[in-house]
Amino acid sequence: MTNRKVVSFENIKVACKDCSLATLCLPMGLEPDDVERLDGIVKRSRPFHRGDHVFRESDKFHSLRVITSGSIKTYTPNENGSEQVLGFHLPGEVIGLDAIQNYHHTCSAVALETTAVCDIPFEQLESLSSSIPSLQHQIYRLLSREIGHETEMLTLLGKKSAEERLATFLLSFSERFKKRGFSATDFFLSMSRHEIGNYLGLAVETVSRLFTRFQDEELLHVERKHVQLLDIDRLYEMVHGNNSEKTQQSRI
Amino acid sequence: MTNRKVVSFENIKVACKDCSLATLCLPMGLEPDDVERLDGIVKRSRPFHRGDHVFRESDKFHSLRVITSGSIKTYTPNENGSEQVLGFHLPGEVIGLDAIQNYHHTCSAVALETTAVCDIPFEQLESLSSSIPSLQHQIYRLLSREIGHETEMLTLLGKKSAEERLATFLLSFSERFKKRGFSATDFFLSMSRHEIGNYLGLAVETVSRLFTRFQDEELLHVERKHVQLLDIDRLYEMVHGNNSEKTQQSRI
DNA sequence: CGAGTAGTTGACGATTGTCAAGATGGGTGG
DNA sequence: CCACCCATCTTGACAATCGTCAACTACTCG
Repeated sequence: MTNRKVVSFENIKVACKDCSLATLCLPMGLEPDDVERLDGIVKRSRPFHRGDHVFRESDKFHSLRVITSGSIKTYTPNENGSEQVLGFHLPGEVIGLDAIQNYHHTCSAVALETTAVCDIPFEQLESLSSSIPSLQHQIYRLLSREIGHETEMLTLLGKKSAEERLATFLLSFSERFKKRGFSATDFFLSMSRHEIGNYLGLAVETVSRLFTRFQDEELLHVERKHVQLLDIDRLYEMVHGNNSEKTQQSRI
Repeated sequence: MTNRKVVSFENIKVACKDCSLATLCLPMGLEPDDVERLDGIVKRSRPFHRGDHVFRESDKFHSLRVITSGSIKTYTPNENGSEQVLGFHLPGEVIGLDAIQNYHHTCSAVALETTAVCDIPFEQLESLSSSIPSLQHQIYRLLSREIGHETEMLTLLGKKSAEERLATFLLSFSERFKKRGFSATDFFLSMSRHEIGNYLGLAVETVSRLFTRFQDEELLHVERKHVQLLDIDRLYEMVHGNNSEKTQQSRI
């Protein structure tokens, strides 16, 4: 049922400075001793293959997971048996934060390709953070950052045009790849068109058509999952409405 | 520029058990002594009138705010000068959580009616939580809950039908009012149709038409801001697709 | 009481979803 | 190793929901 061997980020170990754990353990005055204590509770788990679940909705929660290579999709099963994609996560990103609330996962996480994660048992992290104020501070920030992400998504889905959504999506990946030391203009998307559409609130066909149109307009070159951005500036204008009043939004 | 005297929740002091501070200070094994220490840092600020800002985007962050009466809208100014409404907040809810990340507010908060809030200076809260593990735990949970809220909103905006969105919106308020000891079926919405539309990603006219249609279908009675839900069950079915396959969502 | 804002309603159009058919490619089994 | 098969993707035609524009009504507030 799970097909392995689909790779693209496999074997790429995140540089610590790019790992979101960096903001959680290294900088901001965490003493080397404390870093070591943190390292002490982190467990590296076996790699997941494409289609493997890292956790499922309503699983009991015990650990935060940090992606170290590969990519993960989080989603919630809908009433209708369908699903809502919540996010695509790259190396250095932490998943499972929503489960702290009552120790049950509220979404499922599945590997989009061969993926490695680190486990951080939350209870241990919690008690460790009690004795390391700077660690506590970093956890607060990490959670707050995730909340800030909500803002972006609401704005994305509130702003209507399909074109803007896909452009935003592509630029988001461009930026995130860049931050991780990969090319900002040449990358593989590990998720399907279906998943992109679901995430962006669009039909598959719309996503497909947009890719085609973007290519016709020489904004990018696309061949299945392989995307090459040819004109990031224009994509950026598309999103930030530089081009006159094209992006009107109901003002109040 | 600010018009005062629009009331509906004015002078309603939240019962502590309904205040979201409850999960932050009282239960889950927080000692009475510790509660007192927490109370010691909380400040009750002057009431805000309709249109007053509690904070603005890019303001320096110092305190979390807990609404004790009234209601607040959070929003981000868009590039275009327009805005994206992020949420409507009722007594007991905490705002400002997104600002922890880098001590700057990423959204603005404005009072929709006469509103009172408590200030919780975050640095003091943080150091207090270092010495009170159960307080630290509650803060983690509070932040996690907010992240969980993201899930709901993504699902709401991902599910396309305007009707479903408004129904979800109404049920959300129904539930939240109920939790606070008010009627679940008879309440005042303190925000404008514009703001509802912006929040739900719909045009004002669509919101207006839906209210009219819902009334025609005897789902509710509405007169401007005053809403009476007449058939919560049917609204619920509308949202949770009980009625056959009407609510299809792209499955993957 | 008057003016301006908020809300409602109607007509129309466009973006985007739906349905359907065809193309492409990867994985599996013979 | 090749070929078939199935899932994914693409493309087209059409329909419909929802946004836009516009006019009118009704509050609210000064």
